[in-house]
Amino acid sequence: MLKISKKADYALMALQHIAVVQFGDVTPGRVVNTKEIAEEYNIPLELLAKVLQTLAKHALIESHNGPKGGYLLARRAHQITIAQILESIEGPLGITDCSHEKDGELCMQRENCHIRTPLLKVQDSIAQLLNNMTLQDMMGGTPLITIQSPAAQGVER
Amino acid sequence: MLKISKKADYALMALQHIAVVQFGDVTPGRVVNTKEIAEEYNIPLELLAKVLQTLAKHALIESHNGPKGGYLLARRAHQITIAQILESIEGPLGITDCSHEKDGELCMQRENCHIRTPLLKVQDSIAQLLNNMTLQDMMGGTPLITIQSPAAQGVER
DNA sequence: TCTTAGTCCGACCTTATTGATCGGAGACCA
DNA sequence: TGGTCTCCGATCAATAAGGTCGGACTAAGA
Repeated sequence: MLKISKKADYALMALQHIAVVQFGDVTPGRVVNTKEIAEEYNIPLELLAKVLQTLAKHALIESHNGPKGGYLLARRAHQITIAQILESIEGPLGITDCSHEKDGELCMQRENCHIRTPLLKVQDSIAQLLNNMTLQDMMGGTPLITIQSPAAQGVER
Repeated sequence: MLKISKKADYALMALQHIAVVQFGDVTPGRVVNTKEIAEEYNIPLELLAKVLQTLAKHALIESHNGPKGGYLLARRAHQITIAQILESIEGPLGITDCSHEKDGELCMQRENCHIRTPLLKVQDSIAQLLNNMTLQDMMGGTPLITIQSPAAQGVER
């Protein structure tokens, strides 16, 4: 349960790779193309292309066309959160269907639903978790963060 | 992203309802059947039946057949965690495909994968979150728990 | 004891989401 | 200016979720 899609998985791998290449010590500033990543991690080329294209559209990376082209991180690694990456690929975080319900479309269960509030607390905790973790952390950074469990914030009676 | 299935949603509603009926002040000990829950929360009857049946198989509730039959919580509310409920319906918690990989079947990306370890830390945090929250909390309990962010535990370099 | 109504149980079908693929448009370098 | 390399958008197949149907069991009531 709560599994993230393969596309999101690929996105994380790709960004981690780009970050290391671009900000690492070996070849700083180098542009990296789709093919290189696909071969390195055994990812279907065309699918990865689509993932990177989505990330570019969400302004997490910059695309450079033509020969010697490829992708570059749009920001520094510590400014890109895991939450941003996942949301680019899979849409906004939502444990339940009614997480971002507009005023018009409310679910049939809403009226008597007693689990919405506690679940939203859980969701907030996970969001906090993903927002406090960045690409930098995946490169070896060691930030120190502490978050609160939703139960500690008080649950609706 | 990270959305739980509707079946899992229904399971939470149903168990919350059963818990309130069974351990509440109004009709303590009463058996509750599928139809009652389905009507109360506008859930498709047959689908809910299947969900309850799964929960019974995992020994979270007891089924009583025949007229005046229905379901009863197998344990007290504070002994049933949200994690147990979700796992009964959706299978074990796993952010990625390689979360519970057997020794035989490892993914193609495993060799060069640098995101597995950090992701497993995130997964552990979520697991901790869900394991520390019980049905009791959904009835109005207010336990105080604190958990640690995965980043704080140190991420692989 | 037999009947009958109410309940749970298991297999099946339909729909939606994800995973993967193909051909085309644009940009850079020689 | 031609050719090649790259990104881009639309399309198709596989998988899982959502929902439905009829059968088996139990226990109360005559």
